[in-house]
Amino acid sequence: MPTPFIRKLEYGAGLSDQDRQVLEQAVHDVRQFKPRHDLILEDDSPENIHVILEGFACRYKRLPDGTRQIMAYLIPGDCCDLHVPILSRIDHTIGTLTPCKVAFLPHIVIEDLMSQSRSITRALWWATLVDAGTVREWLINMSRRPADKRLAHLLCELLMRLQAVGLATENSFVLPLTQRQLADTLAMTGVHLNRIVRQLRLDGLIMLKVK
Amino acid sequence: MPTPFIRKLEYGAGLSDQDRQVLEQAVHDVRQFKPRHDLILEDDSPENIHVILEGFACRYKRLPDGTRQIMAYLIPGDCCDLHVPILSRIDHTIGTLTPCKVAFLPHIVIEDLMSQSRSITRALWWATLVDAGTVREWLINMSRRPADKRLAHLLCELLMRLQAVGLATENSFVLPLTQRQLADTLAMTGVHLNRIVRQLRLDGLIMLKVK
DNA sequence: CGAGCAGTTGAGAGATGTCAAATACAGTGG
DNA sequence: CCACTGTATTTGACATCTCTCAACTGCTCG
Repeated sequence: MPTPFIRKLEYGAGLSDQDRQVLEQAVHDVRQFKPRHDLILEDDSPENIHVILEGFACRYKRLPDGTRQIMAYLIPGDCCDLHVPILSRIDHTIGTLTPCKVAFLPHIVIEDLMSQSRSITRALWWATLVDAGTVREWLINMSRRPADKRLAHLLCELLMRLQAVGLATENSFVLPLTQRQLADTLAMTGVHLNRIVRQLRLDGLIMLKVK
Repeated sequence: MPTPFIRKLEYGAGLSDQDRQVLEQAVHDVRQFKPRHDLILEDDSPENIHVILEGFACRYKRLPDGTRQIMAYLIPGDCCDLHVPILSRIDHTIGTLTPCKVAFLPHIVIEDLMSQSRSITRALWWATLVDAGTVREWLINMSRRPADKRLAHLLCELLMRLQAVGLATENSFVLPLTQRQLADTLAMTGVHLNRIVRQLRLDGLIMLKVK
C-alpha cells in the first residue's frame, strides 16, 4: 500500500515506478509525536523537511491577546515546509493536533530528489501551490461566510482531502479534533462553535459523535 | 532606473548583471488597461504570465450573494500567475483596480529564463512563496482583528511593499483605491469602513486625502 | 474521590451589517 | 454655462451576529 505521501503526490502529477521507489526509500527517519507538540517554531530554519504520515497537524500563529489562529491543516501526505530552503525562515508555528507520525527528510535529500526527477519536482511544487490555493479558500471562508457555513465548508474540504489519501468513506471520516481546535480554526469562540454544531446536528446536516 | 519587476526580484534574491539584462529584454509586450478590467478569469489557463508594471490590480473571487472578496493586491513588480504552468488553471479572477500597465510574458519565455539562470528561478519561486505568506497574514488579519486594526495592518503592509519598489516615502504613499474597494478587501461593508476611516482620522493616526 | 478538561447552555454586551437618506463631485449633453 | 446623471463618501437608526462571562454536566485520569 502506498504511503499517503506518495499517494498525494501521485494525485497531483504522474509518477514513474522509479519515482515512487525513490520517494519510498527517502522516507526512513520517522518519528512519533504527542498531541499539542510544536514541530517547528516561528523563525526557525529547520534542517529537515517534515511530512505527516499519520495524524493531524496544523500551521498556526498565536496573537498578542492569547488567541491562536490555525491557518492550515496538515493531514497524512502533507509536507510542512517545502518553502523553507528558499525563504530560509518560517513565519508561523507548526504543531500537532493529534498524535502524529512524521517523516524527517534532510533538505539535501529533497534537492537530490528534485534534481533526479522532473516529475517529483513538479509534484512537490504542485503540492505547495495547492496549499496556497487552499489558504486563499480559507481566507474567503473566514471573511465572508457566517459561522454555520464556515464549519460546513471546512468539513466538506476535509472530506475531500481525506478521500484523496484513502482516509474517508463517501460521506464520513474520523475527525480527531476538539471543538476548541475547530474554533481556533474557524475564528470563533468555542462557545459559539458549540452552538453551531448543535444547530447543524438538529438540522440533520451532520452526525458528529465523540469517540 | 530598474523596472519594479527587476527591483522586486532583486529584493528577494541576488541577480547578476546578466540576469537583469535578460529580464529587461523579456519585458517588451506591455499593454495598458482601464480600471475594473479583468485580466484573467476564473478557470482560465492563460498563455502568458502577467507582470504589473504600473497601477494596482488584485486577485478576487465573487460570492453567490454578490459580494466579492479581494484576496491579494498586485502592485508594480508583482507577478500574477506564476503557478499557472503547474496548476494549469486558475481558481480566481485577476482584475485591475486602477489603470494598469501590464507586461505579458509567454510561458515559454519564463521557462527559458528559469533554465538559463538559477538565481532567476530562485527569485521567481521566492516571489510566489512570499505571496503565499502574505495570504496567510491576510487570513490572520481578516479573521482575528477588529475592523480598525484590519485597516491599520493593511495600510502598513502597503507602505512596506510600496517602499520596496520605490513607490512610497518613509510614511506616506498614493493609495489609488476607493473605499468600496478597501471594504471588499477587508471583508466589511463600505458603510462600516467609512466609519473606521473617520475614527482613525479623528485619532490622528492617518491622513487620507482624496486626490 | 478530586482535579481538570471537553462539551453544553443561558443572559447580556459589543461589533458589524442593513437600510435609508443626504452631500459632494466629475463627467455629459444641451 | 448649466442642468442632469451616476458614483463615491458620509451619517443616522436599528437589526443581527458573535463574544463575554458564568455556570453546569460528563468524562478521564491519577
